[in-house]
Amino acid sequence: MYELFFQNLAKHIHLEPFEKHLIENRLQTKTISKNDVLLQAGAYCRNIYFVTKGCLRIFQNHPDGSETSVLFCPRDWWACDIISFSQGLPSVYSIEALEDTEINFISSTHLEELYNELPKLERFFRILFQNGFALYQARLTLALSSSAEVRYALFRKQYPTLMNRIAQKHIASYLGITPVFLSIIRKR
Amino acid sequence: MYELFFQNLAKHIHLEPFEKHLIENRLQTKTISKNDVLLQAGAYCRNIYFVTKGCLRIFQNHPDGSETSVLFCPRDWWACDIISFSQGLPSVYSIEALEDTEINFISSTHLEELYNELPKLERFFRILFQNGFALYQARLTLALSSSAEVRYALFRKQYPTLMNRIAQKHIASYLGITPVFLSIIRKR
DNA sequence: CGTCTATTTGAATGTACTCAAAAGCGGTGG
DNA sequence: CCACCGCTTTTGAGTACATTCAAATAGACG
Repeated sequence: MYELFFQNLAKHIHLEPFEKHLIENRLQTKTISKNDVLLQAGAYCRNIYFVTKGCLRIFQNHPDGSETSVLFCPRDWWACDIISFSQGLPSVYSIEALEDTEINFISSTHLEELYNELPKLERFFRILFQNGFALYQARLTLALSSSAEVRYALFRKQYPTLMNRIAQKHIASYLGITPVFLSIIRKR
Repeated sequence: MYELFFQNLAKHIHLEPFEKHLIENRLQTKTISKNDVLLQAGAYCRNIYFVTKGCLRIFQNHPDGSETSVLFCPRDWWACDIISFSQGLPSVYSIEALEDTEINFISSTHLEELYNELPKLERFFRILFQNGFALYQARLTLALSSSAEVRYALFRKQYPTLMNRIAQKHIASYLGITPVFLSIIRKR
């Protein structure tokens, strides 16, 4: 039970059996079907999710009806609206399942307890956010400095697996372009 | 000594005098003149910097000679190339002073020691990176979904102080547009 | 098989860029 | 203190990148 989850933690911290137990007691599991909405923008994001199967999409809705896909979260990735989760504010982003998906999750109150009982977890999430920080920084400079064509080529190279699993309209919204223009790029 | 630095830490953690002392022993100070380069892309970023006066700019050079400004770091902000700092790789970003600037800094080896002696610091940086993560996420969705005009208007609103201190060409490179186009936007 | 949604295609438009030249501004030296 | 030099900002014309709108085609699902 929870093997993948603890493998993920093991990337940055070592846990004794009793420590794993402490975490396990706060851990929950959920299955969500394709197209189901896990978090609706405006709601409170009370849990942080870890994907064990399938794929989630974190996205933002814009007033004009368009969307931006912030992140795709396949197996072994984490997902949440971090501002809502950590500051108790309404979420800006929505999260939905692109496939039938299985997740583990911890509530924010349980995580706060765990931070106190197990300071190692601060280390784990410090490194997780540090890496996420660097990832978004790189994506930001890419978005600000490169054409859609370059960004698409890089996406293909970096996430070849996702290419075949994710609808083009979602890839387009991840790249910050329209599905129509993505289709034009692909023809080249 | 180091008041602003410890005020910054106090935003997220409480420190006893002896704990401050442990940190102080690892802390260094430096003054850099306007236009001086603090970190050159390709070098190793061995320190994490905290600005007490002046303003730093973190930026990336592109093959065509253009630049992207990733972040402006005035008083009370942190600066470093986090991948280089945490993983010991050559840095992708450069850091320079936009004004005569004073900084406090800790080396990566000293910070590792401090993480072990003072697990609270893991918490501090966990929250710092968590916030930075959220900040870049928001900037990314803005860059992907909004026109340069909207982004410029928002920059003015969010950082009115920086507006009057930072050259337009740097603001343009922060917004991901050319100085020429920024000038056109401003005329409207 | 039919319906609904996603993708492709084409034409017209808008946003942002390049190149080039002029104007403005700041610092330095005479 | 002024004149000059170098760099930044502005302005204009022409171009490239990406969008909108509309219609046709292709795919997915019941």
